[in-house]
Amino acid sequence: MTNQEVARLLRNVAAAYSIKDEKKHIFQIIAYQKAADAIYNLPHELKDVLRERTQEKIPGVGPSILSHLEELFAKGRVKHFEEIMKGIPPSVFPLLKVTTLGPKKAYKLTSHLKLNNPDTIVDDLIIAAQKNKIAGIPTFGEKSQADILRALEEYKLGKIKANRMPLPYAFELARKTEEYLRKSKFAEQVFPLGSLRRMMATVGDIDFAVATKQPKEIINHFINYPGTERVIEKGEASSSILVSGGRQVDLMVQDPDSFGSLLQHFTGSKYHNVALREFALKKGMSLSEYGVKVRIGKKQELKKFKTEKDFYQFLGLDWIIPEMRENKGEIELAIKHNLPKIVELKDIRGDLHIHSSYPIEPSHDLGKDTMQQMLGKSRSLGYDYIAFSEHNPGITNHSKNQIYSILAKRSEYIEQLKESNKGIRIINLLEVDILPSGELAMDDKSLDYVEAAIVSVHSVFSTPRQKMTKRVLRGLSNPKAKILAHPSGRLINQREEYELDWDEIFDFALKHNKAIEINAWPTRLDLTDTLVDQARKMGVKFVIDTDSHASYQMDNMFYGVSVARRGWCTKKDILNTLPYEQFYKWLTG
DNA sequence: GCCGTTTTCGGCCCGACTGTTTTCAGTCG
Repeated sequence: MTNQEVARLLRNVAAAYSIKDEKKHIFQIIAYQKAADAIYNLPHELKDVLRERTQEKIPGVGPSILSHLEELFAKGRVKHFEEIMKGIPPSVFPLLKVTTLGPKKAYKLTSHLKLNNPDTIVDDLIIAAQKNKIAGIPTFGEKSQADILRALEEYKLGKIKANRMPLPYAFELARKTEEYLRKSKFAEQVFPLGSLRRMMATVGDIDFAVATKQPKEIINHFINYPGTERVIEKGEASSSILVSGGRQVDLMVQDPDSFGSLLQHFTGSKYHNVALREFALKKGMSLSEYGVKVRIGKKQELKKFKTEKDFYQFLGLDWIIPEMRENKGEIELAIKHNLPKIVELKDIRGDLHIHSSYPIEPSHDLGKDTMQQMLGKSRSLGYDYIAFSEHNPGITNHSKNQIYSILAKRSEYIEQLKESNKGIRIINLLEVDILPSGELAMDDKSLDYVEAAIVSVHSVFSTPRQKMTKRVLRGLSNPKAKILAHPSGRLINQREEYELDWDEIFDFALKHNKAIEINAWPTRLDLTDTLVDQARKMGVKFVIDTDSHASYQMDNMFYGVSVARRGWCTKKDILNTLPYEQFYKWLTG
């Protein structure tokens, strides 16, 4: 069972509790939901954590739930869960994934209509709605019947929250919406918030906050956004629309005097906010998007904040960068004024993973721009150094001597470039395939023509974990191999990551002074933030690269840095923040 | 059911929006 499946099961238990008696079980419900969240976000497979009996406990999972989980993995079922779920049609649970349906509505629908088959429930319910059978159920009416029907149809079309888009795409969508919102003369400030501001690798909804004295005007302007497919909600303080492509955009508006509180609230994350509110509560304060309620004598007074910094400071905390707001210890550090200084885009001094159009006759795709064009771009970015790292020449269509000759010519060409471009240091790298055997696609003589190698997996992805780990480590063990590129192999929404024993990979990297790449390609963004965090804690070093195949793509560095920031990296964790001499010493050492 | 910078007992985040049951339940972020 995967972590996601376990989390789903725990959420179902919580749903069953709330169907049976929400008031009576309210705290169990919260506990099960918290445990589900914790397991969903766990960096390791729960199965492994339980087996290895690591003493590191999972926050939110106490002795009771832990024993249930052990029973789950030992026997495949949990007696206690079965008892809680007894009497609830199994068809309730698939419905929980449909928006606007929660446990109560799902239960009312399935039990009134006597629809018990979990495999067909969505279609069964669509038919029931079409036959006008939902409107007659107590607490449901014509409007809710129509809403449920649409929600079910959208669910079938795959317009579910789980479908998140890669961060750079979300940025583009947000940019358009932001431009539109700024057109209103009543918008004093416009900010994209939520997971976008926290720079998560994938984004679901796009969130916006607007500071205004005229909330009604702004909300009316918002729902008239040209891309609007449907208005989901429209109130006095907030509104949501569905834009073309099935993306949801949420808006919250507020008076400029309280805008700092709204920024904080709407940036999240939910876990950060909940933890922050629990902390404030202990100090007798209550937090919301309007400000901080403080008890003065018998009266409650609302303190307002124009900026986020003021808000955090009032609570006694340092301002926390959005990327860290996930309740992973940042609140405690902010209280102690001990937050780390996180790496920034301006700290980056070079890009090492660049595919030019040099005719290397590669195993995979060639870049579109010449080395000269790429150099021009890196100059405009203010870099001190860049490395060219095209894919190795194809090994099926070239003899060894042909490969030597191609690499020799390329090396000569790069040497000439070095001579004529004194302002920026150029490094001769190569991206070399790690073959299924673990051997590198280039032999040692080929590697003599480059200063170091980036190694990566580009084929046979579905390999068992132990075998894949061995393969990668063998490739990485070549003395010339210094960087493991896009280490998980995932392509967001296209291809799952392959399986690796990360502890072993990180151990090896640490011992042998290899760097793990954080790849800034929009659909890669891997190593992922949680693994970055894990590796960083062990002392592993990273490089952040764009993997550019055209010069404009070198701007993607921003997204790679955001992954490092979410993994709490400081400058010293990222090797390409080093000055050239130090960096080169590591690379060739 | 979980947890501890008041606590191993007694608490547990806060508010918006919608439809329907004209005062609230359900869902969402």
